[in-house]
Amino acid sequence: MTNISDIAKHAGVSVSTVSRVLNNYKYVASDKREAVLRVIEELNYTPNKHAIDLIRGETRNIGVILPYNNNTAFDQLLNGILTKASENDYLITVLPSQYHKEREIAYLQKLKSRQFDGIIITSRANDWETIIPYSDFGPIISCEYTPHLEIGCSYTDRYASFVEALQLLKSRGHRAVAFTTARLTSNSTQQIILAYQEVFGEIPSGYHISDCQSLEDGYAAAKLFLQLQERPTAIYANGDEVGGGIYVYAKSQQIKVPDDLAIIGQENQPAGIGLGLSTVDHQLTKIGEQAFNLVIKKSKEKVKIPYCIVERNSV
Amino acid sequence: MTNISDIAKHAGVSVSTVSRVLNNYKYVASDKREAVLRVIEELNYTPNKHAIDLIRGETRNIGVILPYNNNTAFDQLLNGILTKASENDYLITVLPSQYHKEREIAYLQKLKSRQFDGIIITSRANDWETIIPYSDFGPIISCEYTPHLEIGCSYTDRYASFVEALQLLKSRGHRAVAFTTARLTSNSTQQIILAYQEVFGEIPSGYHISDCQSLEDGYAAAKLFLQLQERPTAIYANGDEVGGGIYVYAKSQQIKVPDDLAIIGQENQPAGIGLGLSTVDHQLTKIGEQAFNLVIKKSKEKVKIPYCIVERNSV
DNA sequence: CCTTGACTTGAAATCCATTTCATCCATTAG
DNA sequence: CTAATGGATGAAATGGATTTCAAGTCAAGG
Repeated sequence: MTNISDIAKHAGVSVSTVSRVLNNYKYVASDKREAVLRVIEELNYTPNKHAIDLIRGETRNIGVILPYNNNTAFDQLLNGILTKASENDYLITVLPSQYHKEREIAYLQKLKSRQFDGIIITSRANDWETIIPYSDFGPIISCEYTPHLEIGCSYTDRYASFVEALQLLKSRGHRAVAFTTARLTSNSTQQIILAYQEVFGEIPSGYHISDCQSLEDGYAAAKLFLQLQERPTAIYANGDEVGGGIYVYAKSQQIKVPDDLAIIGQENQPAGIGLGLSTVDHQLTKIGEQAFNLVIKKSKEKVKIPYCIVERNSV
Repeated sequence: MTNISDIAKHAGVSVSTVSRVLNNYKYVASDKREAVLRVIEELNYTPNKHAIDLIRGETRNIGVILPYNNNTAFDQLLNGILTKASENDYLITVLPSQYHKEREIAYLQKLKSRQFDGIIITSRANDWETIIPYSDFGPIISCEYTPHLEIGCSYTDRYASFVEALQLLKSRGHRAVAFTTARLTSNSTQQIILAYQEVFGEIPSGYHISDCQSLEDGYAAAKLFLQLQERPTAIYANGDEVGGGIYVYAKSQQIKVPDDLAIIGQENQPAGIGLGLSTVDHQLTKIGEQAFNLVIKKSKEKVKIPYCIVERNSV
């Protein structure tokens, strides 16, 4: 590969001058500038990014840790991040963790090795205590609320959204409300459990099914819910694909939505739109956009994004 | 930041020895190895990735050019790529182009600047003649068939799939078949036009609507199709979200699917599953996986992935 | 005519790790 | 006892840029 000193030789100048041309310095005689430009053209030269990164100590590349690469909710976050990254001339590297602690750490290590200028954590397996030390090596931004932590975040008030959605169901007369969640240990799951207890008191046995992600999971969950002695009259799903699965199962059993069964989904995803599923939109795209803004500002701010409830025909 | 020579000094050895320890060379006295390891631990040292990349000339990072970062089809491709990348200890950087020619070129330029070890093009705006010269600087793999080109690809036979799907509609008695596509200039659009002509002859005016991506686009397209004098009895949609939109519009007009209107979608996406939409699955995930395999093999092979038609209740 | 400041330019230091080469020591085989 | 071999180690070159520093030219101002 041709490098900067090849250019210098061919153009009859020093590497410093070539570098000046490359970086648009003023104070380069125009004849030399043109000579350099001509040689660059002739030899089809492009500066080596590694060398530049090494000396500059930055990459304009942000890593995004996300548990699954085929989950609509995380795609929404990612989309927001990508949009802002494009606007700001940054690149985004996706770091799928599958919630493996070691993998997550391996990715954070890459911040330390200067491979990324910053990292956005959309969801995590490790404790914050484990993660925080890595923020010495670059900004780490969370998409989950991080009170009392030296970590910036872009989040929505899930607890409040859950309370509001559950209140909505309650106000429509529902007393037997079941719900699905993703991982038991996730922040979001913790929040909805608290919100549920706040609104309806104890969770009846069988009214909470965790580890739901796909339409199929929703279908299976609905089957279980509707076999219960005390059949729920409403279900809060942790995503519109899961909600869609519940909807499809209900239809297959001639159960009328919303009359016999109300369903409310989450995140306003394509899978729900066609079905007319009501949904709690946590504005994941906006959360992603803000997360990106924070990471390049190396900010430790905590930015709250408003959620909104989209009513369609399933409640 | 502490670097390799700091480690060397503190451990009382040369940088070569530290490097040997770092890279697990044999032939390092065990006392020195331990001393080095101890100092690394103490000073919390991590090698600088830029320096390593510079000297090694590779990054284990693959760039993936995709037009939209919020399009389910491209997400499916990306998922396949990410899965294989994780398995092989590679990182994936997503490069959204919005089909801007200059952006696409800017990304290819990054291959030349050694920022990526290879690039996967899921879809493109530029001509191949413009793209091919960049393959001098690293492997470029296409997710579209590239006959006669020095570019490896992982693809499915879209022409055949379109013919088969249209034949299926024909065999069910449909003679008035409309269809939606994405960009007019895309390879896929070219193929379906040819396939349509093969199966049904000339395309009746108004029977082809392009630039469809979302459920909303499908909804709007359906409205137009169903206002035509010669109303189509079947619609082939270029994706299940578009198909879902068509479905929803049909329902809203009390048009029965599939009796009054058959709908067939594409790519077997979540949006279609709940609706029971029949679909042509081009196995985008598998195409992505193969594309990754090819890129790290620096292969120019052309790998064909079989498609399959998934019949549900909309045809 | 001298000083000052605006331009121009190149040598060399710097960023940080890998790798080649040369050297040295200690065995072991012949 | 010598030659060959296997281990162990460091100096220096290498990868490819940026940037500081010093020095030189030239024209304008006093």
